[in-house]
Amino acid sequence: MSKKQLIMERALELFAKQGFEATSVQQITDHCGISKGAFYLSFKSKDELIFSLIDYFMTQLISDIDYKVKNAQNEELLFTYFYTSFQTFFQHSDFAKVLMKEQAQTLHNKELIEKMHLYDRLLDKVTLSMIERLYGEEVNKTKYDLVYCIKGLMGNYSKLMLFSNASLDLKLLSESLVEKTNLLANHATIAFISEDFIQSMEQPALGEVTKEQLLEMITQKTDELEESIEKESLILLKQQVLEPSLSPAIVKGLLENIRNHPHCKWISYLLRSYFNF
Amino acid sequence: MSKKQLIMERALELFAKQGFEATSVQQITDHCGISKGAFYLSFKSKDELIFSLIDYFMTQLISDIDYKVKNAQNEELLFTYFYTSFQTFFQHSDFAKVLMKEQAQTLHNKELIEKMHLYDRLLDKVTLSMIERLYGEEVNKTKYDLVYCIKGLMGNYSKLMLFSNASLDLKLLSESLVEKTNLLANHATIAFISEDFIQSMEQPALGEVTKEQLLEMITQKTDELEESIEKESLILLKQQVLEPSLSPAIVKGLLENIRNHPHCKWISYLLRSYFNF
DNA sequence: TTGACAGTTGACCGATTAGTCATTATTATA
DNA sequence: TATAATAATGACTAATCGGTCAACTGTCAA
Repeated sequence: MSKKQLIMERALELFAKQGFEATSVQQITDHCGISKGAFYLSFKSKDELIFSLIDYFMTQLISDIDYKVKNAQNEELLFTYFYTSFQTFFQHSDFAKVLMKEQAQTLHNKELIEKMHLYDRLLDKVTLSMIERLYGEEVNKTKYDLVYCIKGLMGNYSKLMLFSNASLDLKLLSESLVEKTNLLANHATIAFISEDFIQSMEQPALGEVTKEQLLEMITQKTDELEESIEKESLILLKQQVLEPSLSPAIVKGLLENIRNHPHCKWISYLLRSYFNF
Repeated sequence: MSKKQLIMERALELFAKQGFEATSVQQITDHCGISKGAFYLSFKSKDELIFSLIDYFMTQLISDIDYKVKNAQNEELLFTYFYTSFQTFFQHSDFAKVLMKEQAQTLHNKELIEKMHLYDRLLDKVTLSMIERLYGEEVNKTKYDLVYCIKGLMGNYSKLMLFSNASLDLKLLSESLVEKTNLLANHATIAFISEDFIQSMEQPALGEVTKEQLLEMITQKTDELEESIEKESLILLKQQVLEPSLSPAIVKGLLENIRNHPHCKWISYLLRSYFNF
């Protein structure tokens, strides 16, 4: 394990307990068994550490949920959405706790708050596309409102379960939320959040990347990886972005190859969007 | 305005913008136009200030909602609940922002976290009693779950509106939530939160006070008040607690007298519970 | 005019923080 | 083994924090 990963893992444990601001670099290095100077060899500041943590987990979270949602049958779609979300959340419960604690306006780095908002909106986008697919035109007037209801319900249940040490039946919780979502989608008529409301809030462009940024990211990740199937797949995918020559089946297979590598989830997500899978 | 009130008002503005931990005493005193020493003449620590703020606003918030809910007709009950909650919330939006930011585990004072939990549970209690009154035995299995759904929905909409500067139609929002609550109450069958779950979480006693504590609080408040109808009412109510002699109508009238005084809302709430109004 | 007094001030204190860098330890190379 | 290159250390700095207290100000009765 690289020193960077060690620091990230151990720091996350402290952040989950005490919060980001309340945890000093000294505490982190003590908890890692390294010196303070060594910390600054891996991260150029404490802020860069929390940046890395949020990027690392949020990209995994979003791409995981997006993949599961895109590849689920309609009958199991809602359940899959909730179950995957909660599962991923509790799999990385330390990170989830940090996210809850520092949610919205506790952190004072402007850039970081913007990043969080961006990820937040990306998650909304996944939820919205699921709703549109499930209920179609019928919920055109209420779908944005529905997204916020789902978010509110999930957030509250997550908070409850993360900070109480109760044993958790994720299956029951997911089933319960499936029922509620169906009720609200099929019978609610009064929407508070409209499309106008959404548009009046978001000015900056959504998390889209240009072809050039995508290529650059692939190059960077390729350099980081050891020789492996994942690395070879990435190289082939890069060529495919530069000049398409492979069949869709091959491209899909290559994407599948890198999907479960923790460091490739985000690129996998971006490439799936790029190739329309 | 007393110096204490000045500090509380001005500090709240800063806390809403920056959060409690991120605001220094120096900033507060600068913003008040007083010296650092003067701050410590009114509050013996920075913690005591946030304590006072939370007590001052939470007691008002809870007693307001409780009163409105207890005195509303069944047909308008849900709407009144939501509308009053949101109205009170946005009337004191600076405090609401502080509450959102520091919710749960950001603050590091153990006593303060306990206090917040207590107020949280008191609000749950108000919500639960409303649900029981509205839907009766029919929701016995799902009522605790319903409380958490309502809380999640309200919390999410509140967050959205407090931190976006959008114009707000509280009537529409309340109507929308009335519809949703009715849908969930009348048709949801799968409850995730059960009575057992609740009981397994709360060990300490709920915010009940003994007769002695109640009398002491009344005495203290009486001393603080100027000569007024409110003060006279309080004195009479104290006697009524010591040895009941007045008719229910008179007691209710006396309670009404003090209900809207900012410093008496909490005592009014406690007395209403004590006298079963 | 004096002196007692309540109210107010801001320089100061000890503790803690993120971040630096000269020094030392370890490893790789020749 | 000797030398160069790299990795790791922890004492140090400058800044900020909550909280204290000797000194100062203005008021009013004597």
